[in-house]
Amino acid sequence: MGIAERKEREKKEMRQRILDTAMEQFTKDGYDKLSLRKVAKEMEYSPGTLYLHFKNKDEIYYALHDQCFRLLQDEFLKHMQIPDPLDRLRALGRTYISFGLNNPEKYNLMFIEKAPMEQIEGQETWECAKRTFDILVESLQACIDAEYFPNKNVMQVAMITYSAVHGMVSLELHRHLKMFPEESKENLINDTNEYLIQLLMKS
Amino acid sequence: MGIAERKEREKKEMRQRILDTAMEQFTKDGYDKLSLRKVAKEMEYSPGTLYLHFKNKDEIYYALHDQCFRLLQDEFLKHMQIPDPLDRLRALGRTYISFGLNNPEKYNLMFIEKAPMEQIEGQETWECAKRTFDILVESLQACIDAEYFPNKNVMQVAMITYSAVHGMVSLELHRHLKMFPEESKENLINDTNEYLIQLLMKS
DNA sequence: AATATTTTATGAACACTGTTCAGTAAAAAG
DNA sequence: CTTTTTACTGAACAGTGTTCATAAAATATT
Repeated sequence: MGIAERKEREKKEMRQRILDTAMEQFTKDGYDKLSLRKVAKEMEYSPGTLYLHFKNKDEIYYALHDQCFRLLQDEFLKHMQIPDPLDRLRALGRTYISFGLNNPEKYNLMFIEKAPMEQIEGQETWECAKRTFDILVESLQACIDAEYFPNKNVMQVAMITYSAVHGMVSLELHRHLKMFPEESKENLINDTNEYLIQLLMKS
Repeated sequence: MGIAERKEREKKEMRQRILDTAMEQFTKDGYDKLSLRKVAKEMEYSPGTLYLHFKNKDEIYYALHDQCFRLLQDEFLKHMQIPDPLDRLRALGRTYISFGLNNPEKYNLMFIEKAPMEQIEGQETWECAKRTFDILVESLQACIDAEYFPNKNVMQVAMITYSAVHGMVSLELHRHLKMFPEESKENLINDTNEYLIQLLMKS
């Protein structure tokens, strides 16, 4: 049955076109400025049409959220072949920091706004975030195995590194690092991350 | 001129009543659910009246933001008499973490949403946040002076502690710590904070 | 005390928003 | 060429923040 296939394909394409249009608007104007009516107008569709493909706005947010995680993950995977686990960890850190500072709205949607999360509260369908986190854990475990880090509790190390880097990025994105005079906040954050790695190596 | 005084007092009271009503709604229903029309209706005023006291919604957000910082600051000051600087630092950490987890909407407004910050971008009137930060820096400096911490760069130590604790709290508030199985996330966060302090003491 | 002036509050109007749903046009099936 | 299924529309609803001419209340002046 070729028609059903084509229809399904067209439906997927439509879904993706909606997401692309939404992502563009959202990346430009910000999280709360995203308007479904504007998305529909931009696509030359009626507002109601979007609801044939998504239950509501939050479901669109969740789909965007998912796509953003894939972007970050792809950047992560580029560095997975670095042999030395410590260098790999450093590359992951730099990538994460640079991604966050250069894609403020995407980062906001992924790690800060809670709308997409609450939508999914029931199901455990936040796999995307977990996969990204797992990449960090694997690299940290490799550092432990290579005896860079004396602390063998990988989750404890993961908690502190993940929180510190996310904390720095999100503070900067919301202009809460003004007490630090440095002109390049990206350098400040990278340096602090390196400092944390040094701490983890020494004890 | 007693009348002018009274009028000014009444205006301040009105302003405060608006903020109190807004704070109540906002704490209950969340950041983006705060509706000026509902605030006005609750106070039995017309919507337009609010605009005689505030330029717009963001100015109300900023005023609330300011009041929230005062609350946190008051809690901080309770611990300033603890003689040992390390114990003082620990108390500050516990207070911050507990405040964040128990006042999610307030914390959100203070450290996460950016609307109130952008409103004030021009002026340097984000004093409230800076004062709170300064309390942390002072305690950290005291720890350095008491030779608890070998690292003499207080801003570096401040950056890492502030970011880590903020990172943990904000991740938990937005349900992004699900990969950690612990049932009490508050304990997890406090333990990780203590772990960070241990790291800072050893090198 | 009566009038003029200033301050304060109103509520309709505007331009938006997400969401729903009866009705219609297009496509596929019979 | 009909019938049925699918895709889409656009008006309607209930909200939102914000503005502004108008009205009421409070104060100042005569």
